Formats: sequence, C-alpha cells, structure tokens
Amino acid sequence: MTQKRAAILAILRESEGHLQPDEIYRRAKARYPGMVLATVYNNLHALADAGLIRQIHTAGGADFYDKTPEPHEHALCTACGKLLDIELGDLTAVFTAQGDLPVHSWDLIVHTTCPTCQQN
Amino acid sequence: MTQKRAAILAILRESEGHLQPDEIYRRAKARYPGMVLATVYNNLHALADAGLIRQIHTAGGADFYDKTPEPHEHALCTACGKLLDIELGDLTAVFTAQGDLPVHSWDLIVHTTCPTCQQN
DNA sequence: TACTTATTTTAGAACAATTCTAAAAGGAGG
DNA sequence: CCTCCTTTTAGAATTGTTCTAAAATAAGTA
Repeated sequence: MTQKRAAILAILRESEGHLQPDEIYRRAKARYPGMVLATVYNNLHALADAGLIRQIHTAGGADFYDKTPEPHEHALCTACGKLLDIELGDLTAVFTAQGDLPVHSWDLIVHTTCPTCQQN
Repeated sequence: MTQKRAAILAILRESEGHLQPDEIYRRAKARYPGMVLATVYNNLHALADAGLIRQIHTAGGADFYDKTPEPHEHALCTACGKLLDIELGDLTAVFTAQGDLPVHSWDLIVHTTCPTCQQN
C-alpha cells in the first residue's frame, strides 16, 4: 500500500461513494501534483482486485468506483448522471432462470430520476 | 429504409440474434464492398431508435445488437463471450426498492457459463 | 542501516470503440 | 426529372482506457 494508493482509497472513502477516474484524478492531483491518470487507473484496479472497492460499469460513459464492495445495486439518474445505491437483497435466485444457467455474477444498473431531479 | 439499412437489419435477423458492429460490418461488406463502419453504426442507431432492434451494452467490449426489441434479459458466457437470451419476466417490481425511486428501465447482464462451455 | 529485489509511478504513446465532419451520393415527392 | 432532405463515405477526432519502458519507491533481508 503506497502513499498514492492510500490517497486514492481515502478520496473514495471520503466521497459520496461513487466517483469516476477523472474526478479521482482531479482530487488526487490536488494532493500530489505529479499524479498521473495511469496511476489512478493502476490503483483503482489494484484496490478492486484486493476487494477494497468495487468497479461499476455503466453504458456510454466512464466507469464508476464504489467506496465499498458490500453487495448492493445501483441506480443511475438519467437527468444528472449521479449514481445512487439501492438495496434489493440477493438477486441470485431471481436471475436463475428455470435453473438452467449458473449465475456467477451480474452487472445491473437501474435508470431512474433521483429525488433532487424530480423536484426540478 | 435504404438498401444498406435493410441489409444490416437482414444480417441481424438472419443471425443467431446477437452481433457486434465489427461482425455486422464484416458481413455487410461482403454484400456491399463500399460499406463503411460509420454506416453500420449510423444504421444500428437508426434501427434501434425506430424500435426494430435493441442495443445491449456489456462491460469491457463492444456493444451487441439484438435482432429483436422484445423484452427479455441476457446472459454473457464468461468463457466464450457469447450472449444468450434469458426469460425472467418483468423485473420492474423487483427493481422498485421500497417504492422510492421510479424505474425507467435497466441494463442487466448476468454472467454465466453457457452449456457448450460447461462441457469443455 | 545498506542492499537487493519486486512493485509502483511516470510520461507518453498506443489502442479500441465510437462519433463527428464535410462533401458526395442517393432517394422521395412533386 | 428537379429539388430537397437523408444517407453514405472517408477520414479525422474523441473518449476512456491500457501499454511500454525507464525512473522512483517500497519491502524484505542481511
């Protein structure tokens, strides 16, 4: 765990929970001016591989990184682009169609309008 | 509906169901040597906008295009990369967490091992 | 502490998938 | 068979991400 890796983890942990590489880079560079985007990617991969954070892939944009690997699902606000946590319980049984295919994991993003955007 | 647009739709319709732009381009070029990748993309967008086909986004690779827009879900074989159809019924109710967020739509890909790959 | 070795960081190029641009070609309606 | 609007083309541009090789840093060992 290098200083920079720790800093990137800290940035995520201190955030609202979901950040994209460019924003992490922006914040990390404020602390470490020599920081480079490749280092952000390297460390996000390393942290995800170590099970400390989670990578979330969404259609048509950069990936998000989740401050926690705890199982939960996500909703993407179609108005502001923010990623929200939702709790749906374990969906394995739901995704096991007629018991014929093994469910290793899944990528799920629900499209919604967040409370803030609903008011505007 | 131009000749080329019709050809791209036909290629999809005559396929196993799920193709990626580069493969559609390869097949379309066999029929129309002047075909260009941008035309494939243009027409896939046009056909998807018209509700004739469906665009399916998967993590870490090119999008798939589904020959039918009928609602159903997909499983991706982690071994061979093939996309399979699965029927899970309407998941709207499942994805409505505690009734607080509107569910507009969703992107779902289940990771599995297809029957063929299970045997090998 | 000093040395060795493995890992990380950097800078920049490379890459893949997709989109954009402007000009040429094609198709539909009158 | 004109006119106008849409599509196609060729190629450059863009975005997000990964790769490469060299320099820097960290960790383990003596």
